[in-house]
Amino acid sequence: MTVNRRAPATRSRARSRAHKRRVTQAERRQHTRRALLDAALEQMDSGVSFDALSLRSVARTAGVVPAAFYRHFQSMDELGLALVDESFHTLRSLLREARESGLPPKHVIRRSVEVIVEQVLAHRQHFALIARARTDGKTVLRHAVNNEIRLVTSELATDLARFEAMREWTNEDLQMLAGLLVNTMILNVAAILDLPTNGGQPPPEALSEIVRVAEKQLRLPLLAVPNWRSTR
Amino acid sequence: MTVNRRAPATRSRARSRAHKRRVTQAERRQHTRRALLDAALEQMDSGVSFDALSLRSVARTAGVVPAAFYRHFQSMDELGLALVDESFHTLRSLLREARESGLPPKHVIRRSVEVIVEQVLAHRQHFALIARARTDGKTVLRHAVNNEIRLVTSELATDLARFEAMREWTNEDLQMLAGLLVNTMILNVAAILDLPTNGGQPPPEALSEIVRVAEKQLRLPLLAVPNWRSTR
DNA sequence: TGTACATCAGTGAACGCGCGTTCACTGATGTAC
DNA sequence: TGTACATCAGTGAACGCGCGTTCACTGATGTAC
Repeated sequence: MTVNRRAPATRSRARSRAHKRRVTQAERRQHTRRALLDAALEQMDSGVSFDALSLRSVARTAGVVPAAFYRHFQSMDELGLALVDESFHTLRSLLREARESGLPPKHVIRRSVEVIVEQVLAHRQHFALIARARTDGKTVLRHAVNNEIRLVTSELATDLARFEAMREWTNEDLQMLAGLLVNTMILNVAAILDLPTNGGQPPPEALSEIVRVAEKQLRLPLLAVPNWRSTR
Repeated sequence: MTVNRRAPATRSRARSRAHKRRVTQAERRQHTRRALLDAALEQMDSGVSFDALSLRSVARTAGVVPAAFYRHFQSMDELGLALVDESFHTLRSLLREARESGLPPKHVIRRSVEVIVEQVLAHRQHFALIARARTDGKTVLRHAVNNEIRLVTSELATDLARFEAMREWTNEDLQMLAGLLVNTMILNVAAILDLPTNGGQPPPEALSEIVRVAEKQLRLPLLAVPNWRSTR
């Protein structure tokens, strides 16, 4: 449970065995910081909203005394912003990867959904943070998350503009479609995260139903693209 | 600020003037209950998430001592559920009205969006509750809200089934489309509620931009309907 | 390599505060006669 | 209508609790010689 316990007995034993048991201050610092971030993610993943987290409970889960928290963050808000950064870093590398793989347009939806779901399951804590903080009470986090989502949406709009069928679309319409797609994915991801999780994984049949519906919800608006007259 | 203050001086003065200054217990009870519900709505409308509300602050805003809360609700959760009921009652009567007006299909989207936005502005507290509680921490409220949303979605699916172009659609596909439309509206409503509000009303140009985009986001998937091959 | 001092991550105790809940109470409304 | 008792919405004080924040501290790591 606790971290950084420096019980002399343990230390000297380890030292005599492994010959190098010295831990640099930077390592220890990094380790505790990580433990604090993970403690917050863990609690949010198990259903607590970010504003319901307390500094003390996070410190407790991280195995550290409350006062130690301040060596790493000025406040819970600061920790929250660090988590938002982390989470969107995960999301962005996912998107970059998907983009660079240069999918054949025909299967682009199915494959995208597959990749997203895979990543959501692998990093559910980060996605749960994004899904939760998007609408939660704390203004700071909410705005940070919504700004990031807006950026992601804009990037998707740029991608869409490259498709032949949307060459002539206005920027507003590209943003509109990108927004629709992003929103749809967000809510489906939220639905996945809301599934009961048996041993970390949601029941496969419920998951695949969401996936099937999500694919349709993305395909339907795209099917209308040839018929859309984009005007200002 | 305070409610139910029974300062003797005031009472006798009023009594001698108005001849009937007796208040029934039922009236007083109803009045306080309403004040508690309104206090919660007011705080949520000004950006506090439901789980961040405290029983004491709600009682305080209602002008009542904390212990009096228990004469009306067993817990904050119970109050929350009462609010969910109220809010969906508002939403349902809005939908019933929209349905009965029997809009010409051509303008159905524009008109629907108009009606919804109008209602959102008129009952922003109820919609803010729905938008917030949908993803907030407290499990009880979240599930209650999501169940109600699922019901509303199903009703919309039934409505869609009546359109000629969707006569042959599978139930899953009707639910899928209804879900897409409902989700889109929810997020656009949330965006409206997130606008800065100058004197209770959001800036009109920001509002009308959201409305314009929302209409397009609803029209686009519907445009694809004739091309959709609904199969199991 | 060894010593003496500096740095600094983490400790543990203390603080004042708002919280949810309880309790015996007060005094106006309700009711039976 | 008037009186005597019952009901009950709201009171105010008290409780124990977890919270965020502060502070002087400890002891391991870092560094200069």
